[in-house]
Amino acid sequence: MEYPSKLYYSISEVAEITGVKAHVLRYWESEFPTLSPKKTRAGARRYRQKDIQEIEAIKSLLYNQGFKIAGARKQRREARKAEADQPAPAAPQLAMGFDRMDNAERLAHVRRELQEVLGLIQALRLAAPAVAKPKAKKAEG
Amino acid sequence: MEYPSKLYYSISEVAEITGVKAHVLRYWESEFPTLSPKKTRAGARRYRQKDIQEIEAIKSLLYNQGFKIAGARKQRREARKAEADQPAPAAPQLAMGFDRMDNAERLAHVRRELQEVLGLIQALRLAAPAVAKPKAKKAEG
DNA sequence: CGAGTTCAAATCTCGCCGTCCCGACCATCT
DNA sequence: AGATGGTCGGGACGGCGAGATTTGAACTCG
Repeated sequence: MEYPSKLYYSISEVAEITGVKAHVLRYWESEFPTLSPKKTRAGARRYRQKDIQEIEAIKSLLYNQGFKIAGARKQRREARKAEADQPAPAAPQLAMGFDRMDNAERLAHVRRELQEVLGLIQALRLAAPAVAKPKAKKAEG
Repeated sequence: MEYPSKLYYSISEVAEITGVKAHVLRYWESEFPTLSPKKTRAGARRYRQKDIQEIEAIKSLLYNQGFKIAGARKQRREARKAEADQPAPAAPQLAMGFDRMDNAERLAHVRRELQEVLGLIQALRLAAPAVAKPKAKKAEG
């Protein structure tokens, strides 16, 4: 999903971007405490990218994974809590300082990370199987 | 949940044990391929403990976790498949032949794949965040 | 045989999840 | 100022998914 990058989006822009109709967005807002965009003084919603991600997450729970609203709400609540405990993992660390290592070290490093990542994927796939599979390109050259 | 241990249970016994009404059990049977008790020659259902566990699982998905039937069905299907593939995949492939590589090209290749994989995880986490995280074992060597 | 259990299938109910419609408010353009 | 167009909240409405009930026949067991 690609969309223009800016600070705030109106409800109709978000509807366009996410494919969720505006009135449904308002409805979800009444059902999901995790979705609460800022509002202008006049009351108009101002969505940020964070909110759009939240919407995508909810959408997936409801339409891909087949949760009812109550179940999806619970999932999101817990996901938020988990996020709070454990801030963004792995990715930033990954690049850091990489080109300063010597080759053997790099290899070992990458390898460890890859193992870890595979474990993560395992867990995710078990828990959330309804996902488009990436083509496994064989690195068997 | 405690109940008398025997080989077969009638539908009304199972209804009693699980707290799910008989007609609902029949209904679920029509919705969940993973639930299919044997039948007598006369057509009466004979449930085994395995079936009772399946029912409890479905019940939890529907009533505790808040799945819709379609979602719960998917979960069960996946759970069954996962059960079948006990032997952990992926990791073995990863190790295979890896220690024979040594050139920078390989390294770069792996690294690119890893990046890609991390993107995948990002996407997965957004879509399906309610997941028990694997303990990030910091292999700090 | 008669009481109880089970069956499949049809029909009914109810609540979830939106959907539609409304008058009002606000910002921008002419 | 008036017109246009997006947005607001709220209430009435509706489809359908998930079960509940009913019907009537077949089977089981004493």
